[in-house]
Amino acid sequence: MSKQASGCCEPLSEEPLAAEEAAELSAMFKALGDPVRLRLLSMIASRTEGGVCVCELTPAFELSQPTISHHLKLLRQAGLVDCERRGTWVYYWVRPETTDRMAAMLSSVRRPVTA
Amino acid sequence: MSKQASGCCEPLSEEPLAAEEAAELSAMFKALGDPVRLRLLSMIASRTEGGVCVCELTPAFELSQPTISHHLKLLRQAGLVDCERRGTWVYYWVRPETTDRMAAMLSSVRRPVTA
DNA sequence: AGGCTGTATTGAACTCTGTCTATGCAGTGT
DNA sequence: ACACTGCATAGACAGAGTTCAATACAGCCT
Repeated sequence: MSKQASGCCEPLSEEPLAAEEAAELSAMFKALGDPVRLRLLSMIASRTEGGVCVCELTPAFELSQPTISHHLKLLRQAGLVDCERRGTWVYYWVRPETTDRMAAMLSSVRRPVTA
Repeated sequence: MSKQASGCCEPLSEEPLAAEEAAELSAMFKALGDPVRLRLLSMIASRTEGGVCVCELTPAFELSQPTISHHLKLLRQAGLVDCERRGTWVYYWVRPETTDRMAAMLSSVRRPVTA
């Protein structure tokens, strides 16, 4: 079916990761591909209950408040965190389903399925 | 020491992820933040022995050969894969140390250290 | 040596991303 | 109602990333 190379090696039996799923997963990895966002996620994950207030996150960086807000938006759009408003303040927490999915992808690389 | 917010919540006891380590880790995540590179890694990981020849990887995408070569270089620079030349062909394989480190970061988010 | 094949590098065009300032919106309190 | 605080959005701009065509390099074969 596929064009095979001269004779260097056998063709890959099946495509291990479909293009569509790769697009979803890569969007998650891309969200953590920035040091600010990775630290934000780590800080958000450091509290288990109630979430972390934005007012705690912003002063931890030497960046403007809109920039932090922008990064939080990207983390949210990637499905890594969720947020809720409580009065004046907005609280963020981690969505473990997403980090689990990423970890599963990485461990499948670690121990490949030699079907 | 740090400027605390009005009274919305207690301050984060310590910074969970140091800026320097975040820079290293985010570079790894960034490398997988592209669907082509994620599929490349998955394809490379799909063979446990001997590595995967570039001639198998390139025709799997509707991209030019230099583009694939460029993505492979980025994966290599991120420490995710390594390669070796055997005669005419070049073979790539996964470096599990790196994927393990990424997975460890994700699982630390999953189950935060409530020290 | 010379030609051929496989892979990497170079340089340029285009798009995307991170950051800022300025502004808008939501909720509180006087 | 008004002012004030916390957070989000809009628009602009510099820098980085993705892609390609052209070229260079490495190894094989006759």
